[in-house]
Amino acid sequence: MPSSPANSVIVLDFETTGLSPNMGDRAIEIGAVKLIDGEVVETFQQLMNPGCRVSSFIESYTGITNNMLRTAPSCEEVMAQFAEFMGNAHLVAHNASFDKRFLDAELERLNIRYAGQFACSMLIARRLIQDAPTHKLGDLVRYKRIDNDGVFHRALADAEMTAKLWLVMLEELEQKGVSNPSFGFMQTVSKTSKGAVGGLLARARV
DNA sequence: TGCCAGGCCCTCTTTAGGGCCTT
Repeated sequence: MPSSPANSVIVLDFETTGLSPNMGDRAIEIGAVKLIDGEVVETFQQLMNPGCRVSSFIESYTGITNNMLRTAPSCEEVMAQFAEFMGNAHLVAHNASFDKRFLDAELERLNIRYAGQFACSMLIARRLIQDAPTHKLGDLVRYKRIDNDGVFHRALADAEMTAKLWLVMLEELEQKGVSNPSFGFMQTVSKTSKGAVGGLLARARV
């Protein structure tokens, strides 16, 4: 797996057949944007065939139909391509624990490991944007008046909105005096993230 | 048969419970 520059961040989003890979759910689409120094330099989007039919709820929720997936490449093929795209960059997602579970599950099938750390835009937003009505991605985008094309629940569109939200929050933190916040947020999504993020925001005096 | 996730975080907490957020 290729290495990535230290200032490289990949914001990603999965559409899936359900909520839990442990319950047999699979990814059906991945979208990602690569940020270098806060600029989008590359994007990745691909439908993938999970090898099973998706429910009518998922078809309605995402707009991704069984017919669309019928001719899509397999999850294994797409995830191998994405691993090359991802390299060892740090990763960001909205409610990252969800996307990390699917990323880990799909890469494990390929015996691929990655070295980047995972950060969660939702956890940061809950602390930094406390007056937002909710911390759903769409609501935060509207609340912060971030440009969007009105497409939700598709992987690349959601990844692009998450990236914009991420940059807005970094800018707010810089204005609050955090000298180099982008890598301060690169904490893994794990039981240790509570203290790490809390400590960062304590320094940011939010 | 019926049900099915998991982690964070707040509070009426910590020997727990429930809302939020993701698909």
